[in-house]
Amino acid sequence: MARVFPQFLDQDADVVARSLLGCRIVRILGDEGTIERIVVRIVETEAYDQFDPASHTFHGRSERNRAMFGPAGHAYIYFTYGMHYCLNITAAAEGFGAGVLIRAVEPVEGVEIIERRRGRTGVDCTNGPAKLCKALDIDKALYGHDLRLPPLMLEQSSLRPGEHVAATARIGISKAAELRRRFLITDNPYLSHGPMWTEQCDSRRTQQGTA
DNA sequence: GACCAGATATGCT
DNA sequence: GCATATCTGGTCT
Repeated sequence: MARVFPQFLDQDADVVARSLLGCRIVRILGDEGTIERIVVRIVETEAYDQFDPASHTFHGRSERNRAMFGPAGHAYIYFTYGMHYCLNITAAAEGFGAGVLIRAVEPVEGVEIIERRRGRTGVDCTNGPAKLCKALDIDKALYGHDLRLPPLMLEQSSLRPGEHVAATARIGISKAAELRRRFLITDNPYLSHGPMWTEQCDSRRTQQGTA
């Protein structure tokens, strides 16, 4: 399994968002006595950049979003709604504010740790951006973290045979939601709104002639 | 499926 | 000072 290096990420955010599907996130928890390892696979992403009204970088650099203007392949973590953290992976050359929101992941290793952390079982553990942060113990402490290094690493991996990628409108935002910058592995049970929602969303857009 | 509360950092006026 | 937010979980229908 190969690491993801910055040059892989140092592209248009849409390209990166698509490329990240199927890649793995490795999270190391605990101290030397009790090391716990969680591995998940990315199944849903959304692209944002500073030309995008929905992006945190649209209004320029600030203390909150400085990581997004840094080099590619780092963690941009933000706190929202007073209680949730969400994880983005910075995706462009230094100085350009762009990133990819990780919306949903599929557990690969350490499922029991994830279920313990979430207090529930099944797809509900990681099928949302704040859910997966809670499952992987991701918070402000990892803000700006280089994803080539422990305790949070990104590893390149490809799609499985028979898997397909789709682009749909984005979710949960009030501006520029119509842009098809949400990328997902179709029919994956861990998608944040499930296959039915995606189908409905797609057919609605096709009817509008915006596909 | 629809609706709503939750609790706070951030940015705009 | 105030509105908003890349959301979730619980309740009600």
